[in-house]
Amino acid sequence: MAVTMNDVARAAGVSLKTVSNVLNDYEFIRPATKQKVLDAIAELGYEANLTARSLRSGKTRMLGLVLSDLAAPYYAELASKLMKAASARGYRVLVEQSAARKDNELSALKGTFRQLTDGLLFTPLALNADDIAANSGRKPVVMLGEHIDDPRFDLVTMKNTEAASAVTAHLLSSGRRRVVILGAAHGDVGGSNGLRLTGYRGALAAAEADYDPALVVPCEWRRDAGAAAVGNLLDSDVKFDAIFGLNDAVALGALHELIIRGVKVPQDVALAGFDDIEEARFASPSLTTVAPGMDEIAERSVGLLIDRIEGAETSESAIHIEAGFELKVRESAPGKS
Amino acid sequence: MAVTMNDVARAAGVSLKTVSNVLNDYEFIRPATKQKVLDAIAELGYEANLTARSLRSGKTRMLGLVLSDLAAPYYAELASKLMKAASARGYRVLVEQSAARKDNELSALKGTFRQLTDGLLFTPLALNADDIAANSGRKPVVMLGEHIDDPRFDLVTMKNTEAASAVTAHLLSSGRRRVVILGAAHGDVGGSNGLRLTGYRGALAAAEADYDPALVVPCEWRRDAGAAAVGNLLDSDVKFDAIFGLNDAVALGALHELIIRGVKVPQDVALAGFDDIEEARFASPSLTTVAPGMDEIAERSVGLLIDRIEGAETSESAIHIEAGFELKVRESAPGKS
DNA sequence: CCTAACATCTACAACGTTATAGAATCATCC
DNA sequence: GGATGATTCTATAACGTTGTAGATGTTAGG
Repeated sequence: MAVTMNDVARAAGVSLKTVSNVLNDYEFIRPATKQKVLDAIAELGYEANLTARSLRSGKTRMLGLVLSDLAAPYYAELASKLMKAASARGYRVLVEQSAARKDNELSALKGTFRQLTDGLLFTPLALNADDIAANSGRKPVVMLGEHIDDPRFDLVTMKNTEAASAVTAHLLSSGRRRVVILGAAHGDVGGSNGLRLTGYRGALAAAEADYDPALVVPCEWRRDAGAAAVGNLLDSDVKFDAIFGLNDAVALGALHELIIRGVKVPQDVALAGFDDIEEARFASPSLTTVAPGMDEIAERSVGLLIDRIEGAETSESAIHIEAGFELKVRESAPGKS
Repeated sequence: MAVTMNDVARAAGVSLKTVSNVLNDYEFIRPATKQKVLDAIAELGYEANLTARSLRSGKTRMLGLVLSDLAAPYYAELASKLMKAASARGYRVLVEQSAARKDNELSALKGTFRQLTDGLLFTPLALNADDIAANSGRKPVVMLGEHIDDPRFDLVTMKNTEAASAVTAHLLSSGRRRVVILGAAHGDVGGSNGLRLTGYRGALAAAEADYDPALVVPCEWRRDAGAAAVGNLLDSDVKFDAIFGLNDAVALGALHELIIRGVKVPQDVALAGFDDIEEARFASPSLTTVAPGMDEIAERSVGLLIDRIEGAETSESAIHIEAGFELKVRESAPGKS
């Protein structure tokens, strides 16, 4: 049905392998021969069969992207950028949603999903480092985000602690003293929540403000969870004059609940988020947050993974990349006026 | 390296083809034989090589999804649901971003992307019906969204005209008379903008309100474009007391600009959107909008496409499915009080 | 001119699966 | 008990590409 290499070879009067050689830029081909083949390809409208190529070569030129939920704004924006970065290097991205469930993450790591891809961009939420080490096979895996910080794995992340510290310091600098941190639990150590909590505590200490565990409010990183958590907080007798949401979704959920309850932002409570999703810029009031250098993260994680796949990156030990960040001061938590 | 069918066959003491038959649920296999094979598979940890299977069978069990930008909230939510629906039927989804560019849409339609997928869920923005008909090949394509409404293609969409009419009627019913429609151009006919414009005009007529072309404001369906368009409108001498954004992003961009300019929503200007993305529920004020039955769209488009792929749907003529909708009345345009 | 070295091309096998066609086994019927 | 047909299994080819190894042509050096 479709035109194959064989058809091209016949049309060009050369062998099958010569066509293959032309397509793979083999060095020793006479210009005249090459032209004959290219002409035949153009004339017949030949396109290489990627499946056959994959079977023979063992490469799919696809990257796997495992994340919890593509509908979460941060992941949607990240996925879009990753796809563009991959596309620029001749790769596609196949996305798998894990719903942050251990079984799904495990099957993405070792199941048939793996076959379809040459390497993985992995955002583990349920698996721990040992699980991953035991199940990640021989193809390269680059960790994305911050939940796993282990010397065994390549990792592309951002300066979580420093950024969280900067946000907290910003809130404190405007005179706030009781800053709720929304989305972490007291005692968190690893993962982005732990790192960000550390940054928060560091900034408190630097400003000689007390750390009050009652202000550490755990919740899932979603709008609805943020709203519910703030609702509970308002119903309690905990006093606070600022909220630091550990991502923008949680902060925007909090914002919604504050406004519904008649709490003025930023007058009564200042609010900051984390991620700088586009929505943050258009919220009312617009959301003070941290831009995590998503372009850099996308660019470098794809670059590192492809280098590993193609053997360009031969460093034996894992590579850890930390993208820069930028504090975006907006209406929800302005600087001191 | 990896375990192959041959290894399984040897271990089970049967032929290669018998293993294949077991895996493909071939009817005539003795239970004892089947068990031997299954045992061998379990023991060796065999997993079928999907690439080889694809090459031989010509099926990839992947659906292609072509949309302009995965970072757009509506598409992100839709993609997430489509992936879940496909997964439930044993398919994966491979996403391609077109940036609404003709060349990208064309290459998604006829290029190598097509090889990797058994069928396409296609949201054409730049191509017209004839382009698509001429380039869509033999594998099934289901149109998604509303930009192409042509009897040649399968289509899953929603009741654009009726929904737009309902939104407009709702705005009018609260006493508004000068309703800006944001995101369509005067004279649009086809596509979702044209259909929604028709609904808008129908509702105006039903309420005996005048149609004023000055209130038809074209803009791209993005937050920033919506904000800019409303900014221009406020700077002009056009008077209005309501805005109907043709999608939520545009409406939320408009909302941001209105608030910045000190225009009270809904007191001065009522505002409604279209799509009911999650962000709409958490905006301040929360956004009145139309929920397009996204679950139904996802479910039915994937269902239809897979039925076409597997030959279950043999209808010669194209199938058009219209999902229902629901008006979500929220703070930005409450009912009459 | 012969030979070595290099450039250019080709035949054939291989990747791991499914499809085809037919062989072997078993039950059923008269 | 032999024929018939149904069931169960297998050998072999095929999908379209790349890898291996070697064949053929061409140039340069002596």
